[in-house]
Amino acid sequence: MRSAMKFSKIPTATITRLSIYSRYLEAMVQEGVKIIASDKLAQKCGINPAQIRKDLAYFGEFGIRGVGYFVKELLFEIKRILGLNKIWKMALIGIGNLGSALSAHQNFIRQGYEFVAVFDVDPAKVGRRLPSGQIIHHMDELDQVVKEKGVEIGVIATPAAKAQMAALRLINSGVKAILNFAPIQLQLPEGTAVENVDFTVKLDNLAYNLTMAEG
Amino acid sequence: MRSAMKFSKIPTATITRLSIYSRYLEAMVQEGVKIIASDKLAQKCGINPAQIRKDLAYFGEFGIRGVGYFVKELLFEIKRILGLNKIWKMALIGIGNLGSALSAHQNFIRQGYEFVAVFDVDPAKVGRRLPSGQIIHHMDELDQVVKEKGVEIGVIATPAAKAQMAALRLINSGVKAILNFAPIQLQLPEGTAVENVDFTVKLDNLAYNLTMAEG
DNA sequence: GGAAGAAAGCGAATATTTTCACAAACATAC
DNA sequence: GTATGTTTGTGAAAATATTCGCTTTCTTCC
Repeated sequence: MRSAMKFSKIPTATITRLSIYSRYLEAMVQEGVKIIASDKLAQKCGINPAQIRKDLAYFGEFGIRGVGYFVKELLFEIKRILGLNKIWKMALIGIGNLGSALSAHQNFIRQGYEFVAVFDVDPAKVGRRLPSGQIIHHMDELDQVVKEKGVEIGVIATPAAKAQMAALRLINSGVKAILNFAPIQLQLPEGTAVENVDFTVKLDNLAYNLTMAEG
Repeated sequence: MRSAMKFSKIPTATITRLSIYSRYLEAMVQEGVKIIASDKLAQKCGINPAQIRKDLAYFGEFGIRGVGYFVKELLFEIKRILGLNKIWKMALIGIGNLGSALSAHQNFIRQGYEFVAVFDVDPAKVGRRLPSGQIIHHMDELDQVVKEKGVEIGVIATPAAKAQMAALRLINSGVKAILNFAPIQLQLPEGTAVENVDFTVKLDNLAYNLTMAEG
């Protein structure tokens, strides 16, 4: 939610939607669909068609009037916009239940993301190998490994109490972007991009909706 | 994001923030803090103080002018608003890496949520017990178990291709709220509350930010 | 090649959300 | 009990985001 971009007047929501569009376009490429209209894509995504056109308009003109969008071409452009024409190198901090699951997640690499290093502080874990083959490093090696391997994104899957510290260490090692699974609002310097994945908050939203629905 | 409430003019963002406030108030109760002002809480949460007061104003007056808010009292009220004065019963669908991690997650119960049943379709998994002690049911038993145990929230941790079907089955069994971890936009009838936990989308946001920051 | 139909692009209108700024209310000190 | 200092609650303003409706551009069919 909170990034420190200077000149972008582009809503975060737009970027989020571009990501969703790309997901469906990817599926369409698989299915051999050549051309898609904003109306159709909108229906798939559960979004207003004008919204899609407006989102794309921030970045250029990618469609043909009277026709629609070439699926492959649009996908390519969106991926270029999002910066997905490369593999992003990630470090994973915290090898508990969630961290292990993330490290085993097959979709990352297909999506353009890769864990190049994993860390924990538990002596029982450090030095062991994950099923994926990764060696678990101690946090003390963070700075060195981050620099060696060129980590660009830090993924925090530690307990809440350790998350802030882990984030700061990542930042100090030069990492500029953090995906935070810990249920805490990280306090980080300007210029750092942070995204929170917070399912307890989502559950609370559901609880609220259910409670309201009943009265 | 998409729920089907009729009369609520209350922003989803407000509910999300209430959830975040409650988290910090909880911590303050632990620390023995008695009173908190919107300014202080705002700082903790990285939010504008007026925002906090406005969020609360949707539901009533909980503070004392010139003083602030009684931490315990405010926490109680927020929990009441969110519907967290009970334990919500959840079913988990899909016992892969992520599903296993979720089933083992200790914070749920502390937060007021509990898995009362878990499901998969893999014959190698059905009938076995999770480390938590839960027996893995086959999806064919979903309807029966959901009704027996009074499941209120369905948590979907299946592959994307199975998610829509799983969601529909949950709905047909009477479940009104779904927490969806699959990277897909579920198409569900009005009156169903859906929240998506979608970290690939979050990663794409980070990738975009990093890409922009460089030029 | 002209007419009809379709769908993108885009400025304007609407709706929503956030922030501001200040009056009202309470506590404390003298 | 009055003055002073706080901090809430809130209407109004500002900022953002979404949707509409129309114009433009392209395709296809006669």
